[in-house]
Parts: sequence; structure tokens; C-alpha cells
Amino acid sequence: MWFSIDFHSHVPVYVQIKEQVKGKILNGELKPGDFIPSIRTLAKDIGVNINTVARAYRELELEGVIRAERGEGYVVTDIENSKIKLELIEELEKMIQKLKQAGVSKEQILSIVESQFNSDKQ
Amino acid sequence: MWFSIDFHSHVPVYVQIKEQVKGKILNGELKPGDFIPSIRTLAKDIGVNINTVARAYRELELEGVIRAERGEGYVVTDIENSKIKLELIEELEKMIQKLKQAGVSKEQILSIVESQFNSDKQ
Amino acid sequence: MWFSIDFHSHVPVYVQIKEQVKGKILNGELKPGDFIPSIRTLAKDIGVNINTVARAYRELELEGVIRAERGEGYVVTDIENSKIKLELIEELEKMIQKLKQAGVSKEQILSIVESQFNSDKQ
Amino acid sequence: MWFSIDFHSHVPVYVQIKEQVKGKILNGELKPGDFIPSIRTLAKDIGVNINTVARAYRELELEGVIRAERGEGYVVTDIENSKIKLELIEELEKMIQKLKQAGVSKEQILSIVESQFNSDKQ
DNA sequence: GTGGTCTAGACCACC
DNA sequence: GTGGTCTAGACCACC
Repeated sequence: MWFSIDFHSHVPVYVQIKEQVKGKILNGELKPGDFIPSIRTLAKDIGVNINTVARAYRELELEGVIRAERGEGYVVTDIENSKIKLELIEELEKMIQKLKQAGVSKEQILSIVESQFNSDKQ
Repeated sequence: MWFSIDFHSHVPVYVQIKEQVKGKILNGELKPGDFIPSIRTLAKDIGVNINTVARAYRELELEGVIRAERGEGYVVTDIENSKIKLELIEELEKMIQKLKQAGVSKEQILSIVESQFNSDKQ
Repeated sequence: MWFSIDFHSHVPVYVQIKEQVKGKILNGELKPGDFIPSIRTLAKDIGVNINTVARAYRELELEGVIRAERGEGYVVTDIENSKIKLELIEELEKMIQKLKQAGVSKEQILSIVESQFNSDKQ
Repeated sequence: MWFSIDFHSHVPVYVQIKEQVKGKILNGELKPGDFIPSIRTLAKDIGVNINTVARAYRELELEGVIRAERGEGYVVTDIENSKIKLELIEELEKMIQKLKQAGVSKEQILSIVESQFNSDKQ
């Protein structure tokens, strides 16, 4: 399971981990009932400290996204995807307002959306 | 001149100041040759320490966005807008890829863009 | 024999098992001379590892509450109930002091006690 | 400001800190607008690590009990006391059920409540 | 000075 | 092996 962390970002690592777990749930890579990587495994994989992953998982549990199974690890709950997706939509809305204020036209944005959907990028 | 800072954001205040100055240049509120608020004035206005604004201006100067006029303050250079805009576009592209991966359809995104441009929000 | 364990509590499972055995002695469900469930049986019943129950029983034995009968299992000793009850009373006293400090009146507490005794809850 | 931590309790230190801050709000020792001890000060006072206090405060902030003021520390919000008090009441109710199950009579409990309120203990 | 994040490493409970 | 808590200490942003 692939996680990409930007260590130079102002976004804290534990927040990036949370976002990526949510992303993997949204895109179907993780489904309800699936186990996510153990704290120690993921920490080793992405080269961060155990506590950093533990904090991300703890917060995801508080948000109801995952659930700790005793001695087995964390499993994805059957949380409504729409709940998570809503956060992304709100982020997009803020971004568009920023672009609008910066004088970027609606047409420009629409064409960027089109080109991104026509690209092969994953 | 209006600056809105989110003090609870993970984005450092000095970065938010930088982004907003760039935004004002992009939307035409600030033009080449214009003086931007003095460090002391802006610090007082948005309620932050002088050092915080000073850092934002220092970095903007390093990026060639503004230029210190001795004893008079900082003026906007005649930097290509496209240079600044590019940063925003790249941010948008990343966001769209994220939404795409999360299973949000092109149609949904387009309709969100439309609705944001029809709203009255600033 | 019914044991209810809260796996998300900060109180370790082995401590919860100890408390429940003591509770069953206090309420008469278990009397001196009675055999308590075997380690294996109880572990299976409540879905925990054998070691966890073993630890609970070991500590109960150290406290003189139960006694291992060779090859037969653990029996309840004829320990004074008052000894066990004292622990509970002390816990209640601490709780009342906490409520008192928090500004909860005696009358409020008395009415809560009444309502709990009138309820059907087990 | 006095905090008493039981390092042998199964209740994690950060939870004990949270409970005591809430207790001080309930008994009026801390009022809305008051600053609570800084993370570093409290950590030193009670002899625990900075991170432990930080976690307690972070969670209290999530619960809306305190609020971080940039560069100044944490202040008590004007949260409804009743909200915090409710947690204590629920704890009391659980305790009473435990006692009831253990065969402690209503009369015994009532007399313990009386005696606690007549004592001088703080 | 304030809070926020992260590391390396320890020890515990439970499996 | 799993997660949970805690320490000692570092560095950052902001005051």
C-alpha cells in the first residue's frame, strides 16, 4: 500500500497520513472491513516515527473512519463515503474562490478540469 | 487593504500573508509600482507580530514579487503575473487529481465550479 | 456465568475480570466453596486470550479471594465479604468527594441514587 | 494551581489531567476567560512530559472546553458547565449500578453520601 | 515566553 | 505480533 508524504509541506505528516487513508477509502483501494497497515508497518514504510502514525490513526478513529480491533490492528468502518467526500468538495470550493479572487476566469478553470480528466495521470 | 488570516490553519501565518499579497497582485488590487502596506501597519492590522510580516515580505522580495525602496517601503515589481498564477494552477491540478482518484466525476466538479462562480461570495 | 468486558476502557481486561469475580461474590452469585469458570472456559466465553484470564485468577488468588484446587480449578475462599465491599465503598467515597467539589448538591446525588434503585437496570 | 496525579492508576495521565481541568471548571476554580497553566509549566509542576500535557490540552480543545490563544496559552471557553457535569453524573450512575449488583443496599449508599457531605474533606 | 510536531526508544496490555 | 502511553529532547512558528 502506497503512501506519499511531502516532508517539506506545512501540512503535518500525521494530517497527510489521515488524508491518504481517507483517499484510499474514497477510491476503493480500502473497503469497509479491510485492515489498514499496522502502525509499525506504516511507520517503517514511510519512514516516520511510530507516534506520528499512531496519532493519525487515533484521530481517524475519533472521526469514525477506522476502528481498533484488539490485538489485530485497525479496520475500515462502514462510514458513509459521502461524509469523507464532503470534506474534499469543501476544499475544492475554497480553492475555486481563491482562483476567482486571483482573477482566473471560469473558462480557464473549466478547461483545466477537462485537461486533467483527459490526462493519464493516476 | 483586507487580509484574512486563519490562525488555526496548519499553513503558517507568514505563508498566508505571502499568498494573499500574490492574490492581490493577480486580481489587480495591487499593480506594479504600488506600495504595499508597511510592515508595521500590516502587523497591526492583522494582529500579528512585526517579525511575522517582515518574514513574509522578505521572502516575497527573494521571489522577486516585491522590492524594498529605501526608507519608503515595499513596492510591487513588474513580475509576470503568469509566474504567480502558475503556482495556483498547479495547486488546482493537484486538487483535481485528488478528486478524480476519490471517484468524483468530471461533471460533479464542473457543476461545483459553475456554482461557485454564480455565488456572491468574495 | 455472565461477564461483561469493555474492551475500549482504560481499565485493563484482567482488572475488569477481577472486579467482576469480586462483584459476583458480593452479590451472592458465587459463594465460598463454589468453583469459578475454568481459565479456558472463561477465556473462550469472553473472547480473550487464556493468559489474560490466568493473570486475573492469579492475582485474585494472591488477594485470597480464590484458591486453586489441584487439577480441579479455582474455588471461592471464605474470605470476608466486607473486605471486598470495602474497596467498592472507598471508590464511592472518592466519587462523592469529586461530585461535591464539582458543585453537585447532596440532594442531587440522593435523587440520582433513588432513581438508579428504582430503575430496572441490572 | 494544584493537580494530583496517581501514577499507579490504570487511568492514563493525560486523562487524569483532562478530568482535573474539568473539575476545576466545575468547582469554579477556573472560569471562562481564565488562562490555565502553560503546557510547560504544568508538565514541570506535576512531573510529567510536555507531550502528555499537550495531549490532554489538545483533547480538551477538541471537546470545546479550552481554546488556544496564539502565543499566549490556553483559555477556558464559556462552555456550559452542565455539559461537563453530565459526564460526572453518568459516572456516578454506573458506579451505583455496580454497587447495587454487588448487593450494597440503597440505605447503605444513602448513608455514605450523607457522611461524605458531613465530613470536612475537601 | 507560548503552542505544535516529530523522533527514538521504552514499557505495558493483549494475542 | 497488535495497539496505547510516556519520556527526553529537538526544532518550528509566533510573541
